Amino acid sequence: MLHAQYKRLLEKHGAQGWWPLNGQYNPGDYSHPKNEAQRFEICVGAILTQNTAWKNAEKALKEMIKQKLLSAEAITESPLQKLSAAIKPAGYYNQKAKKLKIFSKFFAETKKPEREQLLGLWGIGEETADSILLYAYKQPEFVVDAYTKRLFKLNKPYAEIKAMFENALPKDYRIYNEFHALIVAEGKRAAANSNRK
DNA sequence: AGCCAGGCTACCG
DNA sequence: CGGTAGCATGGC
Repeated sequence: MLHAQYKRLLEKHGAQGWWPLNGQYNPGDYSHPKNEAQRFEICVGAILTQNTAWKNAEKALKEMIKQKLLSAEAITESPLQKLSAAIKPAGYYNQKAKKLKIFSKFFAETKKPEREQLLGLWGIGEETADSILLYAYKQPEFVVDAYTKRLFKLNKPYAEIKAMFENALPKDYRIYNEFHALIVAEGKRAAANSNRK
């Protein structure tokens, strides 16, 4: 049963304190984002970390802060060149700069996005949409990623896996938040173990 | 010194 | 439709 797995992982790793804001984790505190700036930072992080180690996404975020690019307005006004250069450490920087531009415009004109709206944006797929809804908007949307499929040996379409978790768990964004973060923690540990052998 | 990260799009058959 | 090449850097 998945809820038992959740408890097991929580005991094993402890609360993860997602989503990290400005490099800071807040275990057990599900009150973030506290303002629009934090909300936007989470969305940007979700895009920057696509198929990319969080460490690299974080470097890009830091550079954006340094260059005062971490706001929807700044991104919209920035030349594409400047933006892509700033996020270079996150990889796929040409694509991601474009994605950030498209998303920033959307963010500025949308109070609370629907999932379908997010999916309609170029550069936002299912996982990124759910990450944004869950971590930036506290909506109970379970996030499925590569670790989730690997850990539970699920070779099925995204929607099926998502439904499976959502049906097995209380519809509480805090649990979805923690569970996904724990799955990533466990997945990372598993990868580290198989490397040193 | 490769392999692979908290994916997505475009294109192929 | 399902499958896959391309996108790119940095950590280990």
